[in-house]
Amino acid sequence: MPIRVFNTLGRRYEPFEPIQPGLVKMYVCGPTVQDVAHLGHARTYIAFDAIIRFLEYRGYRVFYVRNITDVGHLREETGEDRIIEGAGREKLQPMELVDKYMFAFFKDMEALGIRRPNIQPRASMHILDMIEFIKGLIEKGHAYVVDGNVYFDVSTFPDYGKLSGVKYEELIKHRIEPDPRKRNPADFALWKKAEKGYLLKWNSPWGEGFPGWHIECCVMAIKYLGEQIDIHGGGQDLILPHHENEIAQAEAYTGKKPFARYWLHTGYLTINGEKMSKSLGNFISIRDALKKYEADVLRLFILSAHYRSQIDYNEQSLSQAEENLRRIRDTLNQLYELVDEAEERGEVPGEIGEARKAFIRAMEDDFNTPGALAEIYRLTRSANSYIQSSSKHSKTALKAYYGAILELSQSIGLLQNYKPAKMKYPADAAKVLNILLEIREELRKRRLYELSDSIRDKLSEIGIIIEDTNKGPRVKFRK
RNA sequence: GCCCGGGUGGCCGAGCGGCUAGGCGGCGGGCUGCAGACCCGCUUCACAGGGGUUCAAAUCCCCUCCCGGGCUCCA
Repeated sequence: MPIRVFNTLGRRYEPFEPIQPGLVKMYVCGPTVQDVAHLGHARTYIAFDAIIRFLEYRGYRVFYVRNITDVGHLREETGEDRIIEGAGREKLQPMELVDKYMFAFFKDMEALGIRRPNIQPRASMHILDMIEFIKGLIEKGHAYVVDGNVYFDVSTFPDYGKLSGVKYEELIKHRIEPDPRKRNPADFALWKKAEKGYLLKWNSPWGEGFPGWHIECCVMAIKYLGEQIDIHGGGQDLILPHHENEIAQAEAYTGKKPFARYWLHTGYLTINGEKMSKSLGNFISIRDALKKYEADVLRLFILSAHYRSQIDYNEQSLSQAEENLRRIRDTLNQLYELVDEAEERGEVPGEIGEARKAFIRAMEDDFNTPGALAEIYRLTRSANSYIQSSSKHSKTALKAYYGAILELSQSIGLLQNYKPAKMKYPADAAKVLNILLEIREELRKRRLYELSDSIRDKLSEIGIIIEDTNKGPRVKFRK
């Protein structure tokens, strides 16, 4: 079965066929490193991480580029560069600020277990490429120079609006008074003139200035991936104008359509039903979220909804993810423990193959992670059932369950660092614990439950959970 | 105003013409001295409302209501 994806360009499902068989060229818009990364970034990058990992699991080689925006991204209300704004706020040089938050971003991505892109190009290191690109657009008649500024002439690109579905007549209506030097209100800046004393500026054929935000992704994508790429992704909020403008620039420049075959966009993340924003005071950074929930919990929460739908970050949903993760891990731990005492027999339960197939089918259908997770839960229940039903387990079956649950989880980036839970105390402590457990069993036989329960409670306080089963006590370790 | 998405059982969340999604929570049962874990069953065949198409609609069409988002700040 081929993979099918929902392409924002055309708003329909399409079979996924990369330009070069077996190789996926993928670009995802990275952050503007003006401040710490937030849960919205986590949502988008985790969703794409799962997509990339699954593509790799299916045998594709994925060449992945995600940029760092460190120049040119203006805030429309004030017209101020976001980096300069942040630098002012923190009393740093602009490039000091960029360093600080770029490395913080890398750290957050690593903490979330997100695969590193093959290249993470910075906009400020590609100014010359952008200047060349803009020169090309002017030569081809798609851009014009006014007073040290260069604008893209939207009227020369009839496809403008094809991604967002916004009609041309709508685009030229305006809430904010357009720059009167533009020929058309929908025209956007490729290069902007810098005022005196402005720190982030470069020399160009049009005078000192800096690039517009939209040109960077386009230039860097083409530089590292080629004139036509397979997947271009980002948050839904980037569809207009950012991605619309990228298409216009790239296709006008190269003359090749489409710039990207598949445009994938992630849905928003809200906090307790509200949009996350600084002004609402409900802004949650990745690092703060990680203090409360481990990376796998956040990932499981995010993958519990489809990447295109909106998800809400709230306590209930997160504790649900915690509970589900706990259950998967407990099952894996138990499977692992039982292998030693199991018999050398050869049968693999049929459900395992079925679940794997269903998992892959779900993921192949526009990366339906909730459907895929349902198969992991199914396997978990089936494994527990097997553990419970049979007194003599087969090594092959236990290993097959263990391997399949881990394999499928890891194919979407879950449980990357999973290790069977072990006691974190020295070997002697294990012996002491066993003596304690023997005594407790003796107490239970003599019906001295008050004492035996007290042992259980106290062990529980230090992270050693005793569960009495018909096969004797079972020990679990918690952090 | 215009343009995109949505509204599914107590909650989260798939499905998008016929075939049990799944999970959380709750209840009952099994196992248990108890607790927990786990398994089984139940949680009235739930699909915003109203029309229509169809042998058949949560799924397609029309209208209405409600929610989220975008319309040059945003992942």
